[in-house]
Amino acid sequence: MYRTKTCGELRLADAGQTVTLAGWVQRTRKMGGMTFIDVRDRYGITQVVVEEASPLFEVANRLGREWVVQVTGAVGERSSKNTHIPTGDIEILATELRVLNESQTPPFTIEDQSDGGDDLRMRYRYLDLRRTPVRRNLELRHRMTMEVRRYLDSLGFLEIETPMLIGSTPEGARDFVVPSRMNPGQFYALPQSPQTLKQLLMVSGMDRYFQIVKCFRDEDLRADRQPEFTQIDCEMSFVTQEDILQTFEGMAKHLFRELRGIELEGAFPRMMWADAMKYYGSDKPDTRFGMRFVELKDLFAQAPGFTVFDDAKYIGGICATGQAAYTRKQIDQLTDFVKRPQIGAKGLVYARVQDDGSVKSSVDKFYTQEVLQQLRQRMDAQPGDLILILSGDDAMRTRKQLCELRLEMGARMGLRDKNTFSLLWVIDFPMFEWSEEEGRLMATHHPFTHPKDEDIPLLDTDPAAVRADAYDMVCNGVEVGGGSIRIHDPELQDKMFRILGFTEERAQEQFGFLMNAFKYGAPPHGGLAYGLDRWVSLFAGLDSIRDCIAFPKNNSGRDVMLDAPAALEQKQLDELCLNIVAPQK
RNA sequence: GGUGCGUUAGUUCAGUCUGGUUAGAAUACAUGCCUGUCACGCAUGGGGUCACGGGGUCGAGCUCCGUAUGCACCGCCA
Repeated sequence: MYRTKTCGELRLADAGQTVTLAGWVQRTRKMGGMTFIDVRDRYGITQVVVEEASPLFEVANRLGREWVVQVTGAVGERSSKNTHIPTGDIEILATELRVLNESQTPPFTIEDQSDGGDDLRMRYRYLDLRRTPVRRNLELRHRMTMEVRRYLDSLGFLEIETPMLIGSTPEGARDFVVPSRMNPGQFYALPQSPQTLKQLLMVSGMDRYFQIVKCFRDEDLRADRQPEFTQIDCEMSFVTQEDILQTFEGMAKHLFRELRGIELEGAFPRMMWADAMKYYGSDKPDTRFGMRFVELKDLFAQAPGFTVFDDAKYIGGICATGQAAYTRKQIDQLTDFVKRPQIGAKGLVYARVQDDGSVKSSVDKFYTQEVLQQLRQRMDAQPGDLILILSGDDAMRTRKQLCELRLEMGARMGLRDKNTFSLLWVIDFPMFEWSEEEGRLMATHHPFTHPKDEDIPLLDTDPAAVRADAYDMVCNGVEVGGGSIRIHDPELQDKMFRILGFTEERAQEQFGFLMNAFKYGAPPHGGLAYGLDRWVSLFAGLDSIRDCIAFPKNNSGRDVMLDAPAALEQKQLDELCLNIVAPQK
C-alpha cells in the first residue's frame, strides 16, 4: 500500500498518528535549517517538515515541483497554523521520504490561478487537470451524472445504449463520417443525437428511456459548442407534453437542490416562442432581469428633417432603470456596440427621463415633448431612467439587435449574476423555418416533431404558420434542454416529409426504418435532451463548456494534445479504398 | 465562408500610438544564505528566431501586405 491517508483528510484530532501520504510536490520552502514540503493529491495539500538533523534533509532539499513522493511520519500540531487550508493545523514530521518519480519543471505552475493560457493548458491538459478549479468541474460533472441517474432510475427510466456507428442523414447538422473497410466506399455516421433510435425503443415498449450519451456535430465551434458533447437523452411513451415538462422540470429542481442547495419554488414559467421573440428578441431569453421590449412604431410618426425612422418596419425600446446618468461617452460606447458588424445596427436613439419628469433625448429637435412624454408613459419610465431605442427595416433582425443591447445593458447593470438562476420553458415553437439556402421549409426542431393539434389543418393551407409541440428549457439565456412530442402516425409523418420537400423515395431511403417500425404499433411518445456540458458550466459559473470537459477540442476542432485530426498512413487509406493520397512527410 | 482582438523570456505581460544605444518587469528555473514558512525572505545568475514570409525605410519588436496560429463572435448548429 502506497498510502494510509490522503493529503486532504488529516486534522488536529489525528495528531500523534503515524501516517503515510503519497502525492505531488506542490512546492518546497527551504528555511536553511529546515525544509517544508507541500504534498498535493486530489483531496488537498498537507505540509511535511524535514529538519536539518534528519537523514532525509538532503532528499527533501533535492525535490522539485511535481515530483511524486511518498512520506511517512507522525502527525503533529503546527506551531504556527495556516488558516487558509483545511489541513492547516497539522503537519507531518517525516521519518521516511521516498521519491516515486521525478518531474520536469512543468510549463506552467500548478496553481488555482494558472499562469498558462488556454492553448498551453490544452496541450498539457493532464497537468491542467491537477489544478483544483478544473478538477472541481469534473467532480461536479460526476455528481451531476450520478444525480441524473438516481432521479431517472427512481422514476423507472431504463438507461439503454444506442450505437455510435449509424447511418448518415442529411437533415440537420453535418455528420462526422467513418469509412467502412468491409464495405468499401460506404460510410457510417456518428450520431448527432440518438433521436430515431430512441423513438424505435419506444416502439419496442421501453416506455421510459434515458442515456447519458456522446453526440457529434461537424459544425464550427463556440465557447458553448464542441464537436463532441454529452446529452442527457430521454424519451417517454404514453405521455402528453405536460407530462414531459413536469418530469424534467422535476429533474432540474432535483439537480438544483442536490448540487447547488437551491430550492426552486413553484412551476417554471412558460413563454410562447412568439412572446419570447416579441419581448426579448430571442428564443432563449435571459429572464434574470426585465427590460422587456416595447414596440414604438406607431408612436413615432414621420418627422421633418429626421429620416432614421422613415423606413423602419420595427421600432423598439428598452428601459434601463436608473441609468439616466449615463454620460455622452457611455452612450457612444453603446452606440459603437450596436454598430459592430456582428450586431449591425445603424445607430441608437436614447432618451433620459430627468428628475422633473421631462424627457431629454437625442431626437428632441424632431419630436415634441408631448410625444416624448407618451414615450415615457409607454416605456413606464420613471425619473432617472434611460430609454434606448433601435429601429430597422427588418423586424426580426432589429429585435435581435435590441436583444444584444438588452443583454449588454443587463451585464453593465450587474443584472446577470452567475449565482442567480432564472428558469423557464419556451413552448410553441414554429414547426418550420424558411431556408433561403435550400429554398424550402425546414423543420425548426426535427422532422419527427408533432404539430400542435389545433394547427394541423394549417399544414395544407399555411404550413409556415404551424406551431409545434416543441419546447426548450432555458436558464439565464442558455438553452439547457429541448424536446418535443413526436409524430407516431405514419400518415402524418408522410405529410411532414412532403412539406419538407422529401420525395417518397428519399423519405423511404433515409427514414424508411422508422416509417416501417411505425407500421407495427408506435405508441404516442415524446422526449427531451439536456445538454450536460451546459448544465455543468451553468452550475460551475464557467464561461466555456471546455472547462468541464476533461479533454476538449480547441476553436478549430483540434485536439492539440493528441494532435488530432491527422493524416493517415497510405496503407490505412488504401485499405479503406478512399482513393486518397497521403501527404508526403 | 466572414468580422474583431491577439501572437515579445519556461509562463503571464509591458514596450507598438510618436521607428533610433545592450528589448524590460513579474513569476518560474539555477546557485548561495536563512529553524516556523505557507504568495517565505535576501543575494546572484542563466534564459529572447519579438509567430513566419515579404514590402517600404539609412535603420523595424514597432509601419504596410500576406501566411500560420489562438480566442471571441456572425454565418452554420434538424
